[in-house]
Amino acid sequence: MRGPDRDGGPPSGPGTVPRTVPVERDDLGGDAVDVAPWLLHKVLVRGGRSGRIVEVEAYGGADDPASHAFGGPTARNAVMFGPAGHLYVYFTYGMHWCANVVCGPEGSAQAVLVRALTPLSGLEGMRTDRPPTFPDRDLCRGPARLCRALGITGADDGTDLLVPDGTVRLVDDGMPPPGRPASGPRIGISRAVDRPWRWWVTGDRHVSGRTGVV
DNA sequence: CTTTGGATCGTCT
DNA sequence: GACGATCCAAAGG
Repeated sequence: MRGPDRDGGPPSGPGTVPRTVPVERDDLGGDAVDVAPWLLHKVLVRGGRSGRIVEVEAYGGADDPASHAFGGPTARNAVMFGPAGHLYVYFTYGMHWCANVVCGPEGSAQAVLVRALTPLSGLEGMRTDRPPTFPDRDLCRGPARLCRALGITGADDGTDLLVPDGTVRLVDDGMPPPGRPASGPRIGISRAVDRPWRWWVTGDRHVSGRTGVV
């Protein structure tokens, strides 16, 4: 093989190795609306598969009617009420898994939904059980598709993303977030539709939904 | 490119 | 019993 397909590591090569910066838990201790755009260009890794985050949505706690945490703790959203840096995975529409990064002060139940990735490594694994004609561009385009591509399921709910040898990890390979990310209303919700809490990398083809709004 | 309708079941009321 | 933080295939421009 010729690509940088090493498990979890950043793209490697003589002279071009970006320094991998560990993500600190304090980096995720702020409110979801601040952490969400900061997460753009970070890397999500599971097993030998990884992708760069290019689209996110912020979800608040008790004060956000669109959040799963609205209305208080339940068995499903329990991880949201825990410490920042853990993965909140939920099942929806009877067939899809979606993944969030828990953030904010413990107990505030805030999270950032990861909506799209640029596939970086493990592309062959992501293509398993996909039609031969399935475009690579769509592998991680959408919150449920990226979970399917990385193999994230309810078994990963509660995973600490900041443990170096963890099953699912959040990595900073040195690429800073975009200075001027595009933003707009969150997708697929029916309440609090006016809050522009979705951010994405302007012009990136791996972003889901409409990208015309600013 | 866009629109439309069906799939499918855990979760909470 | 209703409703999803969605996706896919099919059909039309």
